[in-house]
Amino acid sequence: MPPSKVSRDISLAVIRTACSNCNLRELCLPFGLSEEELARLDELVNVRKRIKRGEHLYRAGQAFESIYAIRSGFFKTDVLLEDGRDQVTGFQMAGELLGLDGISTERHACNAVALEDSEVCHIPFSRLEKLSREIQALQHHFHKVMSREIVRDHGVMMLLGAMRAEERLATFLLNLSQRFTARGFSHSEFNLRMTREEIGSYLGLKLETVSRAFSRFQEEGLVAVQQKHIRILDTAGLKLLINRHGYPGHGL
Amino acid sequence: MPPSKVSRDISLAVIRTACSNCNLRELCLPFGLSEEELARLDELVNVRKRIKRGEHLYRAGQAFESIYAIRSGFFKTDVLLEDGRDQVTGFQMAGELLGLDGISTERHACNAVALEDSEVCHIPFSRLEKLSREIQALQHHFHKVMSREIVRDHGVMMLLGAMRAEERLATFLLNLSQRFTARGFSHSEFNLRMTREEIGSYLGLKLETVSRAFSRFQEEGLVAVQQKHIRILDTAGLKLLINRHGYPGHGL
DNA sequence: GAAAGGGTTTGACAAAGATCAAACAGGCGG
DNA sequence: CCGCCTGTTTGATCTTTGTCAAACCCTTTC
Repeated sequence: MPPSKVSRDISLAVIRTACSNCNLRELCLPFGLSEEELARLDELVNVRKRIKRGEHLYRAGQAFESIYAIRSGFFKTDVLLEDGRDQVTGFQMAGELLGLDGISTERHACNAVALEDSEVCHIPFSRLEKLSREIQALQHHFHKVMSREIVRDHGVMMLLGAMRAEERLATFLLNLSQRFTARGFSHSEFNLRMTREEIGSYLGLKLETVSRAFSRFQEEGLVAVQQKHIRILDTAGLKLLINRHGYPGHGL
Repeated sequence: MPPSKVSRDISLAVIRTACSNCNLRELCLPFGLSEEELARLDELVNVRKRIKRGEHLYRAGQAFESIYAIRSGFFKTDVLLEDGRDQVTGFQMAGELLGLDGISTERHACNAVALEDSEVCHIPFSRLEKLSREIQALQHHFHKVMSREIVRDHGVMMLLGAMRAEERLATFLLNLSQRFTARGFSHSEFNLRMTREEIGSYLGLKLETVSRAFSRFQEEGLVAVQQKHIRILDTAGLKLLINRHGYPGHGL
């Protein structure tokens, strides 16, 4: 794989990094490692790359060699059907891993696109496997991360298979809010990095439906929406909205 | 955790097993291991359990200790919302692993229910981690299995988020057919182990919609349906059906 | 072998969301 | 500062799927 091929997608501003100094280490792979173990992980995760907004970190079909930890920025992953339909499978933010889908076939199974200028740490997978044979805590944490992704996916299935439009959007907003909180940002106020269409794709809805749901939330005083800027006014109200449509007798 | 608690869900007919003699070893965890490595896996996977139709292998919330390899039979996994709605997240058959969702929080995140009398092999997870620190091939294969689950989940998201009812059902039938084939069964003729309602839950549809889609397929000569017995008459036709609803200009 | 019960099919109607269309807002480059 | 482009909002209408209801079928049980 010639590096020239890669450079079309990735701007090669390569920077030395160290997990041991990273303020995301409690969210990311280093979680739970000792000083000494961290130092060994540092040896492996030593390349950082900048990805500009709109650029691909990887594309479906490309050979898989590394996973990526998001150092800063925001990504989406999506899968494509032959006829052009696509489905956003997730939005990823700082501290989260990208590329786990590629392990299975040694080829990436989805596209990863930066939704804002971002930085990722490059983690060569075979070296990670080697190190995680040597460091139990790393091995276990990595397994947990993969498992968490499976659990998250099941949550999305629930969302897509059993919820109506407004419930899906409420779930989405609460999830974003919770993840921003975990990163030390406001839980009630943030900027969406994605378009209505991308939200719609993720939630299995058309952009018009997403827009209308936002308007309804605004009318009902649940959130204040100004384009991409979101202020959550009534977290409890949003939560309530989600559990209203179950079996007869369970509310509404 | 008292064993008496467990025995309510699981019939305890415990049998000695050996991966080395298992005819599923090319599908299951042992894939790619040497004779000597297989022998070491045998030491770990030595308990087999029978689960009767309708019984739970595990329930959401239970402490996670083991993953399970299906030796024979058929399972579904599902997740529940507080208000009673549920979503079937998958159907699993011989050679597939159950319980990966539990690694993340040390508690099972879904329910696993046998849809026919089944047998599973019990794989204590901490021992599997230990062994996979020692056997590279086992480690790598296990990572591939987890990754495959993530890729599969993304496929389900595509199905739920971007396909219409008949496309979902066609995708489902083709997937079953392909998995039966991989196990040496007929690709064109099989019995469904699940009800229309369970199919519907998995596909994000109501049972009536599933039933109508089956009827339509039958009218069009794509499949012959007799209750749970399915004969696929036109695989190509089913595949065609799936890619007809993309961007304008792509078919119909 | 009749009755009961779960699961399935089919029909008529209702509702959620999609589609089509138009207008609008905000940001950017000239 | 204007005009363009992209993304968003809103309205009117149509389609797909859900809901409710009845009949049916198959299996199990007494």
